[in-house]
Amino acid sequence: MLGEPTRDRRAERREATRAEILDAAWAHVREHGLAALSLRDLARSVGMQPPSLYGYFDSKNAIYDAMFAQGAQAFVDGRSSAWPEDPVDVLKQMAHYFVGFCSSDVARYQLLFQRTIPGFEPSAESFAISVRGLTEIIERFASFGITDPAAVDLYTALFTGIADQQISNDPGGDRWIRLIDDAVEMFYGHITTKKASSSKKRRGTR
Amino acid sequence: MLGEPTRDRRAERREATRAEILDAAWAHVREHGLAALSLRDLARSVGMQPPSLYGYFDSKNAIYDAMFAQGAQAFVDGRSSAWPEDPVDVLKQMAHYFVGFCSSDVARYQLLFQRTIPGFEPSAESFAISVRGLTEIIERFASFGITDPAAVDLYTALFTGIADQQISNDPGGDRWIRLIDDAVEMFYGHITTKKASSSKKRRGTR
DNA sequence: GTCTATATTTGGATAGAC
DNA sequence: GTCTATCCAAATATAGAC
Repeated sequence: MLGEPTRDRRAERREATRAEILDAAWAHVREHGLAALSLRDLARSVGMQPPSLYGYFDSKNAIYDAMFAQGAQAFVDGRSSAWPEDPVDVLKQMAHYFVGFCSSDVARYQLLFQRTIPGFEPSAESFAISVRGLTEIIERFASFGITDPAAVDLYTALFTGIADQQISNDPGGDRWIRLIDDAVEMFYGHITTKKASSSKKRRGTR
Repeated sequence: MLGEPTRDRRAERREATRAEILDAAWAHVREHGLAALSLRDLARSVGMQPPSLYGYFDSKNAIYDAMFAQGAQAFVDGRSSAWPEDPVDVLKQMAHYFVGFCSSDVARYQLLFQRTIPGFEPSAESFAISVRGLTEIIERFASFGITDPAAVDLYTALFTGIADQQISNDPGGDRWIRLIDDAVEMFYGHITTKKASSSKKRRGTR
């Protein structure tokens, strides 16, 4: 008998080409905007004719979807697993990571967090990856006693806003990035004193 | 002599048709997304052939630009001129107006506050209208003694974020809208105590 | 697996008749 | 002022040869 080969060289090659196409796609959207991706330019930049791309992706939206999955995966992979002791420092670390991730790649931010491409929405598989990011935030909050969903919503809004303003009004700068630590202190001070005052109120009305 | 007519009926008619076209454009982008506007569909929806639109607008981007100006004007016009006495109430009123304005019309929000259409940016004239919105915020802040630019930046980030999250993750609902009052109190409490503590610190080191 | 050739659609924009 | 006719370019996608 011939025996099964231990590696599938053909599949490996195919995966490598897929990755190459996606890399070129990222470069293109970073330069020309997320919505400006075209299969022509993409094919040309990897030395193919447009129809050849269909050997690797079923459609243009399938490319967007693969990019979405890559972006979401990058977000999950880049997160630190070492957390400081002080909750405020944890929140600062999380916020810096999130804002840095968003503002360092605007096209990726638009693809992941905004719905700007008409007709595209991520597949269930790709979306599932991105959900992990949020559940991790919730778990981290719970780990130091913050279980109020409204607090998480306020936190995500605050740093989504900082990322958004940074991208929209000071791209490449740090006008909003340097507000992060202050914003975390504002947030943490608020939710802790609110919790304290509401429990005080509960005791008082008893 | 014949005498000059007091009204230019032709110009009025022309303005009316322009307005009609823009109304149809708004309806179209609200339904199909901002980026999905096409001159063909637009012309058809006002009972014209596509080339006829060029009698009213020089290009597709000129239509986007007129929409931008309308949106910015709507923002300025809709603002209250009656302000409460309590600064916190002022901030709440401003925040509710802003978030309501954004979340009530996603396409308009994208056009005004995000840069999502490749190749489009508002003309200087249109942009000037939108700048008034921000200068008004700054003036209002100054009117109750907040002159720190960082405070204004934090405020805009906070409520941009709330609007963004509301639009992205709970369209039509109020999951983030109902956090507005709490967010204002958090913000105001922070900037006032920070100011107090820093002046205390200044006195201490003297 | 990649190509050529092509279908099909759609888009923005112009020329010129009426 | 609106139309018909048309141009030109770009885009996604398919068929079939090699």
